[in-house]
Amino acid sequence: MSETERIERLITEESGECCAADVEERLDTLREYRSSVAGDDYTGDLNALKTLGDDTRYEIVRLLTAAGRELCVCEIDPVVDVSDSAISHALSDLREAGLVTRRKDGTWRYYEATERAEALLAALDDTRGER
Amino acid sequence: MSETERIERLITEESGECCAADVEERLDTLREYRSSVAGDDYTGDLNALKTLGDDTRYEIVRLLTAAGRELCVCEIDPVVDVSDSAISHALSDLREAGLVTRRKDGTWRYYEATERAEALLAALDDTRGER
DNA sequence: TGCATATCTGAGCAACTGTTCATATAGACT
DNA sequence: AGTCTATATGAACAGTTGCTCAGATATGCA
Repeated sequence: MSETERIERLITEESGECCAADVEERLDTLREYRSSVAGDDYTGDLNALKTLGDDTRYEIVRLLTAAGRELCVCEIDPVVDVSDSAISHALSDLREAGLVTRRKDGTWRYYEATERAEALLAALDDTRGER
Repeated sequence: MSETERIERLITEESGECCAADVEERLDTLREYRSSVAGDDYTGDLNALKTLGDDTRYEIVRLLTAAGRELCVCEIDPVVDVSDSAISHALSDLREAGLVTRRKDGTWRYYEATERAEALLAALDDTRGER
C-alpha cells in the first residue's frame, strides 16, 4: 500500500471522487507546508525547547523569573538540589540556548533570564489547563 | 566552604557589611522564590517542553500549524521522513502532552495543533534572533 | 463472518543526556 | 609568586529516549 494510494482513498472519501491530478495537488500542498517549515532554520528553536525541557534547567529559569532579577550562581546553588557542577553545566547550556545571559563581576557570575525564556514561560502560563 | 559562607561573602561585597541576619534573610527570599516555583505543578509544562523539543515531533507540529487545519495521519506520513510507526508514536506523545487533538472519522485519524502548541511556537517566532 | 486497510502498541536496541567526580581556570588578596 | 575561592570543564557511567520491527486493534465492507 503506497502513500499515494492512501491519499487517493482519503480524497475519494472526502470529496466523492478523485483523479491522479487531485492526488498530485494534495501532495504538492503538503510538500509546500513541509518546505515552509524546513526552509527556515529552526535549530535554535529546537535547542531552546530541548534545553528548557529538563527538570533542573527549567527550575533554574523559573527561579530566575520568580526573582525578577539577575542571580549569582552562589544564590542558585543553595536552593537547587544538584551539585555545583551540575548547576554550572545547566547554566552554560541555558546560555548557549539563548535562555539566560551572564554578567561577570569579579569571580562572581550573575545570570538572568532572557526575553525568550520569559516568552516561553508566559506561553505555558497562558495555556495551562487547556486541552 | 559552606553555602552560607559564600552568600555571606557575596552580601558583604554587595553592601559593604553583612551579619548573620542578612544571610538568613537572603536565604529566606531565595527559598521563597523556589517554593513559589515548586508549589505549583509544572509537570505538564515540562512534559510539553520535553515533547516539543524533539526533531520529529517539532516538525509535525510545525507542519500542522503551517497547514492551519487538521491533517490526517496519511497526509503527515508522506512528508515526514520516519516510519508510520514512529509518526504514530510521536502523535500519541504530542496528544498526551496536550499539544495536538485527535478526531476520529472511520479509520482515519485527524490531528490538529492546540492553542498551547501554537502559543509556544509563537513565543519562539516572536523572540527569534534575540540574544 | 471474513478480509482489507488505517492506525496503534510493545519490545528491543543504539544513541543520547544529565549527573557526579576530579581537575582546571581565573580573579582577588597577601 | 602563592594561596584561596568561585565557577567552569571533561570524562565516565547510569538512566532515558526514539527508532524500527512485528504484531495487535478496530473500522468498513463483501
